[in-house]
Amino acid sequence: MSKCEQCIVREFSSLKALTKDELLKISDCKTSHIIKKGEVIFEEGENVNGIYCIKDGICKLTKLSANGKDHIVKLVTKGELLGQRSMISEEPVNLSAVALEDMQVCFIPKTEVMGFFDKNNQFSMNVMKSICGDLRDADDHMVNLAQKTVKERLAEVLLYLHDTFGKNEDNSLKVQLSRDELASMIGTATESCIRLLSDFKKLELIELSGKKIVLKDISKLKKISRTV
Amino acid sequence: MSKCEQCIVREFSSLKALTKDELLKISDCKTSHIIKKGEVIFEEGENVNGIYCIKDGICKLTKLSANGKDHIVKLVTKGELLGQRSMISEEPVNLSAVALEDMQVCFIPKTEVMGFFDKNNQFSMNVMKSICGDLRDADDHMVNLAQKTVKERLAEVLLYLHDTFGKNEDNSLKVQLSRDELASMIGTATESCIRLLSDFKKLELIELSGKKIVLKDISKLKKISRTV
DNA sequence: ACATTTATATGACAAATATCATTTTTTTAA
DNA sequence: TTAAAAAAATGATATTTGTCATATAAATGT
Repeated sequence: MSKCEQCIVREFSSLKALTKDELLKISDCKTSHIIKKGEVIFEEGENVNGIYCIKDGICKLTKLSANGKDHIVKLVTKGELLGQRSMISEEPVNLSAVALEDMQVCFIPKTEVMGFFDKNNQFSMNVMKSICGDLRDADDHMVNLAQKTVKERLAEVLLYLHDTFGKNEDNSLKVQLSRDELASMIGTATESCIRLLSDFKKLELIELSGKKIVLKDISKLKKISRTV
Repeated sequence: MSKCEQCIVREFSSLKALTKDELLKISDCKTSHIIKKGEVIFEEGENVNGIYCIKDGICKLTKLSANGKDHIVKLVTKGELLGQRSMISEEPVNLSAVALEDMQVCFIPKTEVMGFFDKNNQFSMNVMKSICGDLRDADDHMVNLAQKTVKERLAEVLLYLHDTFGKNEDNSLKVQLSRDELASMIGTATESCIRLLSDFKKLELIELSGKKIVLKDISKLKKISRTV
């Protein structure tokens, strides 16, 4: 079992406030997991008795809507934690987590984490801040969904993927989502999403080859998204 | 200046975890304010150096969208706190707060509150839980905006207003929102909102007289909203 | 009490988006 | 490697929603 003390991604999460002693305690009780692309880490409604620390990979957090479609609420990547909200609320998780690529995650039991809350103020402050950041993002997201057109939202999501997760050597977006997944981030029908991608391609804003998407005219995309 | 110790609404917020001593300290440094209907408590982008505790009244939290329209993110009422998120994030507030009716609020400076975070674990846990609840609500809200029709969302908001804020003796909803405000909760054009209200009236699901709205057929509204 | 402003309501139409059907392309697995 | 399945793409069309114009009702200030 690998040592948390030597784990680099820890530095990017709330866990960075933990002392060496605390990290050793985690090392002892954590469990490491390999999650294959498409596999579920946890499902909406489940009781997850702890948090997951993402060592590598990206996953989507989805929520089932009344019409049976999944909506992607958020993408989470290495260095971030999963399940903090439901642990604190003492509720089942309200979102499902599904791997978008092969992942390495570590599970830390609730009992351990809750102990740190009491003893390590910096740690609980970090967790609070990260949840507060999520809340701000959620507010922004809400207003976008309420007020922007599908086209604007598609442009915005493409830019978000570009800025947050970067691109491969061939300039294509690193995170590869299916059209269906893209649509469910934007909150639209798959066909509408595909159509708009085709439009963007015709306007030479993007390039499409298979699942790969290359952003060709970022400033025009920004204009369309009204993100500036 | 009134004593926090004797204030009843405190019992409904995270502040209920505070000790008598802590409450006395707050009584000394807090400032009480009367806010008239329509007045602004704080505005998006402002630095609010503390939190507001709502003693009486209701306000809306709004966010300006890219097209210049306000979107109502949340309604907040007596017993609840305002400004916790931005205080913890150490950021300007991301939402504006505007009174929907005459309000009484108390302002507690940041320095004071932050002190409690360190010393009173139950208090910080309460704040965390309340923010976590907001985050869960925001997720739900997002998925609704993304996947439900305007009609469904209108029905849902009417039921929400009914269930959360209750009704007057004449059965009309206690919170009176303008059509414009209703539309900006739902995320639609004012005209669309008005039209759908007229439809609901024709279907005898609601009754309209001026700004007053009476829910006549709650179970049908529930079916429409797909809330069940 | 009346004029003026503001909010609500409705019609006509345009634009955006969803749905269903079908074809083409890509992926998967035997 | 090829057949079957899944995903992507596109057309045709229906539905939803927004916009603009205008009318009516309600609220406000003088």
